[in-house]
Amino acid sequence: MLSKVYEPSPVETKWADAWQKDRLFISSPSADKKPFVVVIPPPNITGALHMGHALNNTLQDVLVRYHRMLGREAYWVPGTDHGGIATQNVMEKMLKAEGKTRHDLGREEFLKRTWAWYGECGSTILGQLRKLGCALDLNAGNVRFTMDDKRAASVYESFRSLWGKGLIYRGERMINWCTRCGTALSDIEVEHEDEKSRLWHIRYAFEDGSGSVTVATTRPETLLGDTAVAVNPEDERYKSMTGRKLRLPLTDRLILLVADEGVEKGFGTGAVKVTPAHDPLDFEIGQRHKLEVMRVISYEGKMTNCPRAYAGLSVQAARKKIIEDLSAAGLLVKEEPYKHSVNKCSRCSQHIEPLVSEQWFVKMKGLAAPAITAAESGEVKFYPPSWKKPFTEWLGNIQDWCISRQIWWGHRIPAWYCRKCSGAGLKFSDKGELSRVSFAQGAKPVVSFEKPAACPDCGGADLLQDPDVLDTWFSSALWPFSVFGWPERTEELDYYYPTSVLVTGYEILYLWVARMVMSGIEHMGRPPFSQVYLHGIVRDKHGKKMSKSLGNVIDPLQMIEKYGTDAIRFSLMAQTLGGKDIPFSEEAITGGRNFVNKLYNVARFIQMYLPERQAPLGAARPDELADRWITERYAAALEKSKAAMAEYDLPKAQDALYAFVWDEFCDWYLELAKPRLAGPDKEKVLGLMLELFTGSLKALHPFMPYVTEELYASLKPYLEAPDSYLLKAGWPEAPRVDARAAAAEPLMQEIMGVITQIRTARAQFEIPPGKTIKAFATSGNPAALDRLRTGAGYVKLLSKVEDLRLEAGLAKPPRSVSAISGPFNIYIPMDGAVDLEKERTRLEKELERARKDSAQCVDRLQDPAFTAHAPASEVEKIKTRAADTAGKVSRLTEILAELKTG
RNA sequence: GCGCGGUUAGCUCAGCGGUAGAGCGCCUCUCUUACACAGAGGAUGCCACAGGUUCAAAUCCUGUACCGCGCACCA
Repeated sequence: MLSKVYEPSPVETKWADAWQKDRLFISSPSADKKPFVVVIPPPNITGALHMGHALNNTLQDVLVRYHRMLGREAYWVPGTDHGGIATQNVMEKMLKAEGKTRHDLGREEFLKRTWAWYGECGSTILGQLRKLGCALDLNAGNVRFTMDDKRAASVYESFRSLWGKGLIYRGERMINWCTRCGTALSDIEVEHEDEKSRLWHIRYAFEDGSGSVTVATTRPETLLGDTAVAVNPEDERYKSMTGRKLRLPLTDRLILLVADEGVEKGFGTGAVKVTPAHDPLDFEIGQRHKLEVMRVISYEGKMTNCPRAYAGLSVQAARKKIIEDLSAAGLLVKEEPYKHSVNKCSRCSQHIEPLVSEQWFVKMKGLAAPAITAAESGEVKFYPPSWKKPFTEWLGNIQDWCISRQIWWGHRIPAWYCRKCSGAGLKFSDKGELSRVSFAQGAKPVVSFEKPAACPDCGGADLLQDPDVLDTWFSSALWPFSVFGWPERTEELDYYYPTSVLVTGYEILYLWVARMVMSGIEHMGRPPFSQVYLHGIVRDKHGKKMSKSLGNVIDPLQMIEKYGTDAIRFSLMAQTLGGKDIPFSEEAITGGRNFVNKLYNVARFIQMYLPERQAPLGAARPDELADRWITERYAAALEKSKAAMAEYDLPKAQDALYAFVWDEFCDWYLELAKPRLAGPDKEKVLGLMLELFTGSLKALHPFMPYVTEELYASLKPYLEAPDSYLLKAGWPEAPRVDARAAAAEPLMQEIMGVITQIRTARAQFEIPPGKTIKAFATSGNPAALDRLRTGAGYVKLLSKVEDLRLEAGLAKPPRSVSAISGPFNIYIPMDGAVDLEKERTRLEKELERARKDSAQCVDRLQDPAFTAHAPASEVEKIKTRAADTAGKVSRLTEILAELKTG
């Protein structure tokens, strides 16, 4: 006999091994089958998987397993992402623990170490995906990495092609610079956060001493790089002053007062200091007025190119000192508290410095246009559909994409510079690389994967590669086709592209999804997928983001250890509603665990009755009311589940099956079937149970792969032609429901109602659960009594009635408790005295409810507007209800009257 | 500032035009040979507020309030 409680761990290990060993998840192009393809959002190799990964991969696994069971050639393509800055930061942290920086190691050694880390961390992640039950073939030849040779070839081809079309360029532009990561970032890698700060009002005096202009700023330190002050051209206060020169405080420079439309009259003092090198708006103003771009903040975040007193100070220190100095000089007019949004690095939370720098960019407008069309035409569909608008709007406002990163871990930019031709523009570090700081300013790049043999201009052979690497999202953008070997025209690429659905969190809609759509259209001629399924972020139970610093992180692997994979998957899925964020807590997992245990116990129950001799059960099926009813319920559940899957409503699909198994199959059918398992119908009833239960296991398999596989396997000996694995079985077809089976549903409803009423009365009058009782049921409706007669056995069984009298015109016996269920009056004779007070209160409450109901129906029927406008079926429904409730009222009144006299 | 979403039982959320639902939690009874990770029964809601449309509104429309999230160069 199996233990009473399911133990997931050993079962999961067993099946995970078997699935991989038998290559259950491998796919190959197959001419006669329609593919269903999902490429995994490759996890970064930054550490262990978190709850978000568990959710993301569970959703994909459900879709992949489901479609495979529907007969599609389903392929879920596994892989990991090198993760650019994120991974480099992890490596740097580990180095820091050794008291080193990456510069101590040098580029080559650092990369060597990072590759070694990939070896370790990559396989840890794959192992975790395996634990999660993912239908990913993880054998060596099948797993992709964004930096392996094939993907490197894809990256190069994309770069080469875009460069050839003039869509990639090098230019000096305003970029976001993270001084901690030491690299440029794209606009979407910057997060905005409100921060309390101050607004400083600073006086700039005119050169000739005749008055001054006061500017308001949140960044006094950038004053050192001011090359103008700007006012709105319509601003009467300043109209007469524009064109005059101002003395820049704390320096000996003179700057111009210019008029520019970008300045708001109403804000601050109406005058703004212009620092073209360190503020995006100022940069634009600078361009319009041909102002000098003066860089005063270095890539390290220190003041530079400025008076000696400030040179070398950090931005923060410089701010403090400048305020002091301005104050001492009497130039600080006032200082007020001010809340504004600051830019932070999404990878390390450091303040971002906007600064002008020479970088590589992709021109986006032309690439975005067809992607917008694809979304608008429905060629790419979103689930939930509300994401379409943000998607197209973001693409509509898109800016050029800065793709160069001044880090080491990533795809090296495939551009080379001739030392001779580039002349003084090139600076070299002692290791023979281009210096990090010079960025080969002004140099002319030659795009090539390998080092070119000779400079195309001078023929010289002294070429050096650009030191920068590409934004990690550059390779991610190619993922849906690079995984199939693009640019090589492989059979896989032909068969699997475009993929079917992309499943990911909404937080990377722009970072990743939008870019995949654009590059798919650009390089492959069509979008990389037709559906995008966006899910929310897994948060803690209070809706807070899980983070190590808050200490509210739930580790999926620990939870798996404790509750089992299926329980985690089930609970996560149950809460994935409408793409919204998911509040998750350990308590929430118990629901899943309990259901897993329920399934396990159904199997135990069935096994108890299975014959010793392991042989398939016969094909004969029982045909009682309950049998027809449960078959109909099963069919309905499968239909509902399937319909929900078609709408990507995975939680609803899961819930339909859950509700069937628990509330109908277990709570009613198994209970009704128990005595029959000791009777002549035994084998037939077992046959039906086995059929419906194994069918449910199949239907649930995409959601809870382990327990279903295990239980199915345990029942195999009794099945005719079982499948080797559930994944190879078809997703169950709903059995045909004929008229008799359809009629069983309302009939059972009526009978179940009677049972519930008797149970309620028993509970309220504290009749011990084990005690059998007598009960009477009567009705003015003979047809109803006939119906109830067909279910008399069920009533007796489930409400523990040994003697059930079912007759028309039965009078209420003395010392009995009454109940009403539909057309039936039910009387339960009590052994001793009845607590009349309790009984009266109970019935009066019931009566009141019925009266209210009845009155409501009558009112509506008397309203001519209702009968005239409402559809006939609705009027009919109310009429029936009116009759039912009226009957109930009169019967209750009668019983109550009798109670008083009795 | 603009946009999007939310506001329903103590908690997390379904329902999106015809008499308010689930899971968890809570209360009572039961360790009845599948399951106490269970069974049976029970309590709990001016469906944020104000208008409107409709025979009928939690559900549609318009506003208001609060909460969350995006986007944005207001120094």
